[in-house]
Parts: sequence; C-alpha cells; structure tokens
Amino acid sequence: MSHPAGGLTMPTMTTLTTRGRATRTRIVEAAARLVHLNGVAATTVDQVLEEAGAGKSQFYHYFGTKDDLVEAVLEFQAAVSEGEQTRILEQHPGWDGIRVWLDAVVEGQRRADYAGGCPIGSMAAEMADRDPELRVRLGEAFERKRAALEHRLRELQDDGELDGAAEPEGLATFVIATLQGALLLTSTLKHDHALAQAVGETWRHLVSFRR
Amino acid sequence: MSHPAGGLTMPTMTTLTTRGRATRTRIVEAAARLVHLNGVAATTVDQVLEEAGAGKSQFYHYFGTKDDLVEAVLEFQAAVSEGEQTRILEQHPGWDGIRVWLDAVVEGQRRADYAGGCPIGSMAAEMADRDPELRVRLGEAFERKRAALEHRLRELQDDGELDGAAEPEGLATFVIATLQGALLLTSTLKHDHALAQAVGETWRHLVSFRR
DNA sequence: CGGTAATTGTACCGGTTGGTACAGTCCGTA
DNA sequence: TACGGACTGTACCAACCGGTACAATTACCG
Repeated sequence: MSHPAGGLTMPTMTTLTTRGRATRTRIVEAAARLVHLNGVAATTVDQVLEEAGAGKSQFYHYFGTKDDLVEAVLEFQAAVSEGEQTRILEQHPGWDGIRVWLDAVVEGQRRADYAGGCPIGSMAAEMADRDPELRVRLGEAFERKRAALEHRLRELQDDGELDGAAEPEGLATFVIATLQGALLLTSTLKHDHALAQAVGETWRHLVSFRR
Repeated sequence: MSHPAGGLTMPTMTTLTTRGRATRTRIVEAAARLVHLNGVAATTVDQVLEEAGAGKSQFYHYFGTKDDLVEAVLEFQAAVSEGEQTRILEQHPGWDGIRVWLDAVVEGQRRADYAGGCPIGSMAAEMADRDPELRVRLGEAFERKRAALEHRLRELQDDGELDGAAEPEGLATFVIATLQGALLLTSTLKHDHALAQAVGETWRHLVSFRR
C-alpha cells in the first residue's frame, strides 16, 4: 500500500519538504508546457519526466496517476491565467482594464507564435467529454474568469458608465466565448488576423453600451 | 510494396467498386462519430473497425495510415457542416438566413446533449499544432464557412440592409469565433446557457448594423 | 549521532496500439 | 469459365505507455 487512497492530489497529507515541493512544481510546470503544446493524450509521463529532469519514482511519489497530474496542470494554468487577468484589472480601473486585458490576450498569443491556443480552452476541448471530474474543474475555471469580467462590468454599470439595459452576465459569457473561439482560429490559421478581427468586433459591441 | 506511396487518401488511383466505396464510407462515418465524441488520439483504429463492422485488412486497404483516416474524417465533417450551412442560407434569404443558421447551431448542440462541441473545432483544438498538413485543411474548412457568411453579409450590404460602415469580413470572422468558443463552453458546462447568451449577444451586435 | 520518513534511481511488466503478412474469397469481364 | 484485381479474415508483431517493485539515499529532528 504505497499510495494511500482517497487523497485528492496525493501527498498533501504527508509533509512536503522544500526539495519535495520544488520537484513537484518542476514536474507540474514541465507538464503544463507540454500539455499546452501537444495536448493531454499526446503528452507522455516519460516526456514530462525528461523535461523536468526527474525519474519515474518521483512522479508516482507526488502523483497517484497521470490524471492527477493533468488536474494539477489545470489548476496551475487556471491560477496563471486568473492571476494575470486579476492583475491587469486591478492596475487599470474602469473600461481601460477590459481593453488592456483584451490586448494582453492578443499580444500573448502573438508572443507564443500562435501555438496551443488558450491553455485552459485546449484542455477543455480535449478532456471535457472524457473526464467528468476534470470537466467540472474546467467549467469552474471558465466561470471564474467570466465572473471577474462580469464583476468589472457591474462596477461600470453602478458607476453609470455602462448602459443599464446591458446584461453584464451575458456580456461576460459572450466575451469569454469569443476569446476562446478566436484563440482557436488563430492557432489554426497561425496568424493573428482572425484574433484581431474578433477581438475588435467584441470590443465594438461592448463599447456600444458605454455611457 | 503493398501500398503505393504518393497518393493522398490512397486508392483513388485503383478502381473503387460499389461495395468497396460502401465499406470505405462506413469506416469514415464510424470514425467521424467516434472522433467527434472522443477525440482523435483517444479513438483507436480497432474501435473504428468494430463500430464499422470491418476488419483490419479493409482499413489498410482503403487508408495508408490512421492520419489518412483522420483527414478523411475532417473532409467528411466539413462537407456535412458546410452543406447544412449552405442549405439554410439558400432556404432563408436576407437576415433571416443568418438568424436561422445561428438557431440551428444552438439547437443541434442541444440535440447532441452538448457532447463534442463543433466537430471541426474539436479536431482543430487537438490537431492544429500536431499535424501541419491537417492544420492547413482545418484552416480551409473554417475559412469556407466564414466566407459563406461573409458572402451573405455582403449581399445584405449591397441591398442596403447592412450599414455600409460594417466590415463583412471581420464580422464573419467574429461570428465564427464566437460560435466556436460558445460551443466549447457549452460542451464543457453541459448546458446551453452560455451558448444561448453568446449567440444572443452576437446576434445583437450583428443587427446593430441593420439598416 | 542515530533513526525515521521523505526522496530518488533503476529495472521491469502487462496491456494497448498502429501497422504488417499472408492466405483466401468475391466479382466483373472477355 | 478462366483470370486478374478488388476485397476480406485472421493471426501476428514491435513499439510504446502507464504503472509497479524495490533498493538506495538524503535530510530533518530529537
């Protein structure tokens, strides 16, 4: 009984030393890179281990199965993505925060050479119908990003900068959806024409409610 | 040398009998179903063969490799998707065609129990960064659907029903992107709330240019 | 220092998967 | 009715992949 059953990601119950946590993090980050680039199924545990400079035993010491790793990767990517969104929205109040955030998404994709699309979106496309537990987590990740945007829209509405007839919830969903689709198109077409056009129209729609 | 190299999908050079074509079609359709539901990597050749009621030898008689099958599946799904879009746009002239088409997409997803998302979109998400040749085909499939929509928008513009300031190309890209993203969100969240909201806002944006 | 637990290295295994070999059968045609 | 090529059935294989066994080694703590 080397792996006690029942834990979520596994040895959160056993004390994690500094070195241990570092190794675990290295594995998750390496996996995140590979999964983003190649997808879940096409990323093998051995690839991750080589990229992370770790051995098999380390891996199964920190994770119960490959699925657990995938879940950790999702949590990692969600944290990164939400962190960036939150940072930008805090740094830029009002309408400006939304504009800067949209531009950052476009610019980020350009810097990544249009590879992989949205880390969360690509995982969702591949795994939503395959792993029910992960599907829920993916939904929550989307929802948190959507909610952050909705929150900003409500602030704008409260301040009288967004038309009262506008629906922050629906608008936020709409923006997230458009972004996901535009990211997919761009990573398929390998140029940012589609992304720029879609984001442009999205912004146009949003500001049509500006007061 | 059982499989002459150089051909695209393979025995288009060799004469295809009625029975042969039927078998090939059965394989492609079975694969299309499985790939849509489970993705490319998670669909095995053996699964396809069992679903199609065919043997290994049939498969490698009609396809060189699994990749060739995937390409055939894409072509099949693209034909289905474009066929439906064309049919609807022809049956419903003017703005109505766009509205009916959008509704059909939403309704189609509902009937499919929010499984798989867009057949082309899910393949794009999984394969765009993995198979360069397929990536090009996927891009072309997107482009054809986008172009059909752009065409309708230009007609509307020529007829004075769409504002001259509107940009049909960008609007069409925007609609395709939003649809793709909304389909992804919906198949992740397993209810059509997001899809309905996103499509609703998209329609609202479109008709804001109606004259 | 000594022991206990966290951590790591290495070798291995069983199942799955894409692909092949090859013998045989169907079927249009002359 | 003979023949060639399209078509199909069965058995097999090498590679890969997720996961395991187990021994060795570090490092914290009393």
